[in-house]
Amino acid sequence: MKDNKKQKKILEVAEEEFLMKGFAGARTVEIAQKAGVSHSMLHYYYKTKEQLFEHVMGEKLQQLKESVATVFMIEDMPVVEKVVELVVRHFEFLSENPDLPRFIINEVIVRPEYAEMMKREALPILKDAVARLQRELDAAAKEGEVRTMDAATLLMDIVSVNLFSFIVAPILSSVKPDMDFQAYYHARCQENVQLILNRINPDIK
Amino acid sequence: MKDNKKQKKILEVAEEEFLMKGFAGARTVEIAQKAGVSHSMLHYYYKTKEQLFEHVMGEKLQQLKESVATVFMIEDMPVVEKVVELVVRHFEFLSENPDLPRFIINEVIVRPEYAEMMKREALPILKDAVARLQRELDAAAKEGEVRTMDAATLLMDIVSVNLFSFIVAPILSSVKPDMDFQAYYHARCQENVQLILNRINPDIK
DNA sequence: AAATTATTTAACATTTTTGTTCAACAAAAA
DNA sequence: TTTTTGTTGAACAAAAATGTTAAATAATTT
Repeated sequence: MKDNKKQKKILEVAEEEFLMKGFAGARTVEIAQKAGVSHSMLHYYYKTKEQLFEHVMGEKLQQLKESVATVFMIEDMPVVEKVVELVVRHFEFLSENPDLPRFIINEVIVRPEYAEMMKREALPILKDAVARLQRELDAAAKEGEVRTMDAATLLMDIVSVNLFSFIVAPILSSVKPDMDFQAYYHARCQENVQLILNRINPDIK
Repeated sequence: MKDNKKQKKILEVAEEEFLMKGFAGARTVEIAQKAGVSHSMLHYYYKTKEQLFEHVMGEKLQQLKESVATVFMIEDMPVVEKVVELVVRHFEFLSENPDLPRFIINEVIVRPEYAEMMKREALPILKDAVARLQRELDAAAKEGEVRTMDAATLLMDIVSVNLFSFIVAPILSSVKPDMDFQAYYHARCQENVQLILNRINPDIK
């Protein structure tokens, strides 16, 4: 039939609901209703809530895995520029998936199966990327282009400042309901780049 | 009677459960059981789950409010040292309340009543503190001690790097189950101080 | 056209969770 | 000592959420 439009719609809405409310907070009837299908249809495609959740989670983990690969796939360029590119790409990824981090932290980490899955699939890619970055940083440090520093720590700093920009967004918007998010995100991304540049080489700019 | 030991215990366990699992995920029977009291006892003291939640939330918001005040109550000292002190105090507060941020972000922000409460009670204190910090930063910038910078942005950076150190902790521990948290936190706090110092004055150290 | 698949409705069954009640008893306060 | 307050257990009621079924119909495939 017409390539399972309804099934996809269910998954799509389930994604939104699970991301916003978590497994415990999401309601299957609400998902069905928002997807514009009957309650029974939901169970027709996905036997249980748990199963529906697994599909959503599968997609999200896949997405996360790919994002790690994509964010790090940067053409050959000087390490300083590369780091800037890294910050910007990561920021952009978060712009497109603003509540993914919260979801991952709330749901994946407490569930051993998924924690295990992440460890198996995303971690090796990440470790590899970190090792390469470390080599480039070391080389650049020898030339005096950057200060000596730990690639893993640098990455944590990048993720940390970028993530936070999105995590506080709901707080800010509840404080200033009329705020301009476009402008906010633009400014934050620049700020974050500055902060990281500062971090790898205090003399830049 | 013996100063409501059981009632306190219920609240204490409820706090843990709500913080870990959120309102939707926590179970009243489990709370009662973990508190070592009967199911009926829980409802004897707190009519409904909602009401129990409100008590927990009340305490947490109070705590958060106080922490803002405490963290900023720093004796007169040069602004650079003051900022370092700020980072360390904030980090320490988080050490003692590692899953408070997640709770606040997950539960408070989506509930308009609490968002409103925070806005009313914590925000003025914060705004005041930011304004004072800004004045000190400006004065120091005139003397060339620090670079010109926005106090609100600086605070966001501080909160961001500190918070992240705690938010990723569960990820790290699921990756490395035998990791030494004491050492990790110690290192992160130092890193964060360095990062912020760098930020306010790239020439320091 | 027949068979299969998608879909709805609406009722119903099941399970989970929350909340109530009541009788009995223990502990503390009056 | 009487009264009040705290506490339990066990059963039960009510509500909320999940999951099932069957009959009917629409759409699609064979």
